[in-house]
Amino acid sequence: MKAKEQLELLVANTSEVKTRELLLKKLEKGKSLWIKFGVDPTSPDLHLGHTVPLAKLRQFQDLGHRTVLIIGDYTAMIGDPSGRNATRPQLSRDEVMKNAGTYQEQAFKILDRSKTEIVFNGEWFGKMAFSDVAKLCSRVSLSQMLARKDFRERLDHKGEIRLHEVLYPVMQAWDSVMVKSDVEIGGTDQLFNIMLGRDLQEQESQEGQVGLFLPILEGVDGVNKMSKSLNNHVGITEPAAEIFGKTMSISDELMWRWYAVLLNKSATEIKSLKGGHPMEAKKALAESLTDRFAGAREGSKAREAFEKVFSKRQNPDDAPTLRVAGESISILELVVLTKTVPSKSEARRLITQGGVSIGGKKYTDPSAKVAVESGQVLQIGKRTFFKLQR
RNA sequence: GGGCAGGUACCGAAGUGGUCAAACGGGGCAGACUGUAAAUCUGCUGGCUUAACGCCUUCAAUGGUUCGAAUCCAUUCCUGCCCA
Repeated sequence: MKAKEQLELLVANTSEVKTRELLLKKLEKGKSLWIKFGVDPTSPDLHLGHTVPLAKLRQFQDLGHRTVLIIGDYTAMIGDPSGRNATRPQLSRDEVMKNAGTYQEQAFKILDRSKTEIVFNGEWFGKMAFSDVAKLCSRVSLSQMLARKDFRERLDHKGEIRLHEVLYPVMQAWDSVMVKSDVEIGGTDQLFNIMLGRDLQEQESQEGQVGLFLPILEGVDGVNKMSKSLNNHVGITEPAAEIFGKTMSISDELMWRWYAVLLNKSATEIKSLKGGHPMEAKKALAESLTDRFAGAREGSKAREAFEKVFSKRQNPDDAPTLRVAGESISILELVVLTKTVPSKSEARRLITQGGVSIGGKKYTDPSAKVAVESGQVLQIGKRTFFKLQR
């Protein structure tokens, strides 16, 4: 494929490219490029947000380029301050290695294994002496560093910044020098880190890397960046019903955003979708995401199950069975038995507020005894069902 | 190193001797309305129990004063601001 055509494809749906001209120049050489992507093995499970840059990498791979996946085993022990308003916890080596393993496993759902090289940055950082570190640090000025928005905000809002956090961008930048990357991919919050990489590469008389920035995906709350710690994520290893259900619960506004960022829909495509019923559009989105991560055909199955329960208000087919010993039991005990609530008080609250029903009949007195019959369905809240069995 | 201001529940933030499991806001959960959307309205939001304004744990930590402490005292740890 011609360089120009490649460029158009690669630049599509990015937030920013620094710079297009440089990327074109590199593509025109006709060689396969090294695309760097840094991974922080801090949290073991990947979610939809992670898939955005990974999908872009895959696109590069499909065009014949190769990926260097840098597992930041060393940097993870520091914690990337990007986009954070508080200091991240530092991880132990064991946790990092374990996370790195699951990360790879999951990332290859998207990436082409044969075109991916994996490198740990401890390989070079582990060998650096303190004097090397000091020397490296001398190349970056503090004012440059503090000009970043996230640090600036933390300083202004009486947050603290610890010295090791300032080191993080420098390390990420040095990774670029070590792997001689042509392009680095990251979220828009990586602007500083990636551009610093280019600076350092040039100082080392390498050709600087292109920075390719992808939009940050908002989580199901529609406000914050998707992240596990905010509990607004959809994990790519979650069951089909979860992926589908969580997607259905997002706001319409966010749905269009997901269409653009996750499915790469163009503005015109989205515009035409907006002509239809939003719920149909949302089901289609949920279905394709479910297919993509839970496996083909899972989407339509999840859709059917969803429609059955929520549109037709019928009981789900696959509700887990709850075995109950004895003839009668109080509603409270029954709810506690399901282990879906953190405490008895919570269970009591749910019941009192009308969140619990058996066979469609609401029970609001926690101590009411019920005679359990096999086959009855216990519903807790909107989406938790159990099939009772004696 | 010196001065000052602080550390309260998931988060922000009141509370300065009893009526404090702790106002208020956000978040979360549940209900109504819906399209498991948004908006709106209502309720709940430490735990346990015979459910009772009963018991237990909680207001940075430890010890103390008191009939009684988130509130007073002492020591320790942590943070921010200013000065050096």
